Amino acid sequence: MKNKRQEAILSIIARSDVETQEQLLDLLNQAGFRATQATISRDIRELKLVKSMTGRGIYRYERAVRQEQPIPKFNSAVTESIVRVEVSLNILVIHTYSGMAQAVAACLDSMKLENILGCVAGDDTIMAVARDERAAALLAETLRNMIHTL
Amino acid sequence: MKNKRQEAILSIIARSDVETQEQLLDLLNQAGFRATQATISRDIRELKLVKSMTGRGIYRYERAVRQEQPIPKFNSAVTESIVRVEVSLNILVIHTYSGMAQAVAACLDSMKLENILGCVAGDDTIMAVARDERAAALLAETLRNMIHTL
DNA sequence: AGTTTCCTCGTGTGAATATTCATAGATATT
DNA sequence: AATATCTATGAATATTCACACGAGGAAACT
Repeated sequence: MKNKRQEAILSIIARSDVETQEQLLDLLNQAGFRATQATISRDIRELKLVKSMTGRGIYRYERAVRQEQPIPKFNSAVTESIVRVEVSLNILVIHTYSGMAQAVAACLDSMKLENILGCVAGDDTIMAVARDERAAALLAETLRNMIHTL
Repeated sequence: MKNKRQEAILSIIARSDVETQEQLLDLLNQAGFRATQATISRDIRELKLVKSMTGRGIYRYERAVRQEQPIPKFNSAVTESIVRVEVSLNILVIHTYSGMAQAVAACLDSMKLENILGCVAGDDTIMAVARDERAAALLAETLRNMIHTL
């Protein structure tokens, strides 16, 4: 059901101005779909819809204009030394094999990533400060993917 | 209004079994209070009420019996080296006597505290990243208590 | 081997609840 | 008084919690 429903949502918001999830829910019902607000909240996130202004103070759900972030490419010395990556707010905590933290941090520094303000390293732990929470989450995910592909 | 309302809530849950916030809302209305679910959700947090089981799978709001969190126990080597603990958002900054930071940090690491993502240490300062602000505040308080009791 | 039974997971979901977002009304502060 | 903060709040939305259901195994049995 989920796929059909999400297609229906895309179709609906393409046709009409939807101001609230409640309203979207009504329209879905008319189209024969049964769901709750919680469910379409999740649909909206998965579809990456955004609620934006139109004209005079009126909201409306739309497809996000998706612009890909340029993905930083890491050399293997970095990724092979990383054990685990965690995030809290805008801080990345990167665990490395013992003794590698300094090297990895130096490498990260040298890449001059736009969204990393700086980092400090101990023996097996690096703390990196990202520009904001979004950047932190994004970088963490990228790093984790690098690890998984080893 | 807020105080009266919260008193009313305490009174109501003392008298009757309240299973949901919706139900509490009804009872408040009958008592002449006007509010929404969002508001009593906040009231409940402020009053530190908890939703607990009674008998057969039935929920009920009650005043929390304040039981201390299982406090991680630190060995004295840690606590005796700590001078001061400060928090900013999810970051703990722990000041130690000169030269002790590495040792204390190592010790903290070894405890594998669930809510500490990791930490790095210089000579007399440790920066530890907590999972979130709540965890940071809680740990800071715990550490401070340890210091005070020296 | 083929099947059956029993797990264990993952996924999707609604109900309940918490949180975000925007404002209105107090309360300083200049 | 005008302006800047707080505080409390409702509407909208997101998240938590509990559960149902189906897809893979793995073990037990035939």
